[in-house]
Amino acid sequence: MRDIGRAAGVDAALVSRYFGSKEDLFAEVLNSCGSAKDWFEGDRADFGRELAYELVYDPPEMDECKLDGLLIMLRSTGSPKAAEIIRRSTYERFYAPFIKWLGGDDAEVRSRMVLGVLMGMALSRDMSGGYGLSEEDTARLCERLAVLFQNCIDGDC
Amino acid sequence: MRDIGRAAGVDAALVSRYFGSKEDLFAEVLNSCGSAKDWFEGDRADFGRELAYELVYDPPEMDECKLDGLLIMLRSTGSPKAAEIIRRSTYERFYAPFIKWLGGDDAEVRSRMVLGVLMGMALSRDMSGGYGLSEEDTARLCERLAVLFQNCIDGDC
DNA sequence: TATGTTTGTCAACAGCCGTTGACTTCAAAA
DNA sequence: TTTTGAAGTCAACGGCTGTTGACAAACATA
Repeated sequence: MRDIGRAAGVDAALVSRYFGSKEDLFAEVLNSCGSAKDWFEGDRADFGRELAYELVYDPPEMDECKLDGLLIMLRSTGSPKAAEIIRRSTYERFYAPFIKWLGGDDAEVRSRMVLGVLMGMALSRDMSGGYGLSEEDTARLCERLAVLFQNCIDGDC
Repeated sequence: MRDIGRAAGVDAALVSRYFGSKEDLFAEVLNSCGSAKDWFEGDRADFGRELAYELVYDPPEMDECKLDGLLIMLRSTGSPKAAEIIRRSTYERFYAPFIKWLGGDDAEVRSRMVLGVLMGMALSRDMSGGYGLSEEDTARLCERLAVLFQNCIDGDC
């Protein structure tokens, strides 16, 4: 809380006053982060390529917090108190709309796979600060992820 | 520390005495967890299927802590202090042996993808306590993950 | 001008944290 | 039997945590 206050140029007490408890703030941050909606706007045939591009090339600081919401959640699954908030938020803001968008009787499996891969790669990138690959390898990674994501949503992994 | 002591039926002070600082203990736990070695023993053609099977069907409590080591690390990447320990440990015990086993000039890309997917799916499973899928969907998930992993290491994602 | 509300600071609280040093118990070696 | 060293407990420390209540300044409204 004191760190958050300092980052906002404000006393920590004010943060408590505005957001109630620390957990309330946590939930509010989660809900204010971008959701999966943006991914469903373009053409379905371009889904894999667009997602891969965003994952590989979008620098984290330019990222409009779409993936950040996921990362915050991922890293907090160790705390039992936060786990329930996270489970609900993840489902409502990522799985549910994704399943609906995908359609079909195996939509749950496919959404599970796409989001699993997405989380893993985002975390992997975040852990080592970028991918630490050569320019050539980075391009290859993006290309293959595009195919992988597209295969996932098309159901022929 | 007090929780750890209680779980061991021992005073917290003894934990400090034995392992030094809390971070020393953290590092020691990391190193005592299973590494990626076990995955490289079987036939390479079965790699995808075996990994998928372990990921989907091995109940967490029976898991010989192979994936647990990864999960511990994943969840702790938020702490800057732990981040460096984690980066080193992940690389030495997962990426490096994997890259060596894979071989080829794009081994880094392929290892990155396999481990990324692995982490994501393990975390996804862990977050919601199992996958919450029907028996039929679970089988489908396992099947597709097998193909996905195999494609990843074969380089034709 | 008087009044009430928002915006904010400050000090203090109770409680938890990792770690330490003094102390006890106990078994093995001399 | 004495001695030594390990195994373990206990209380306490300084520091950090989230939260609260009292208070001050600025500002809008009557």
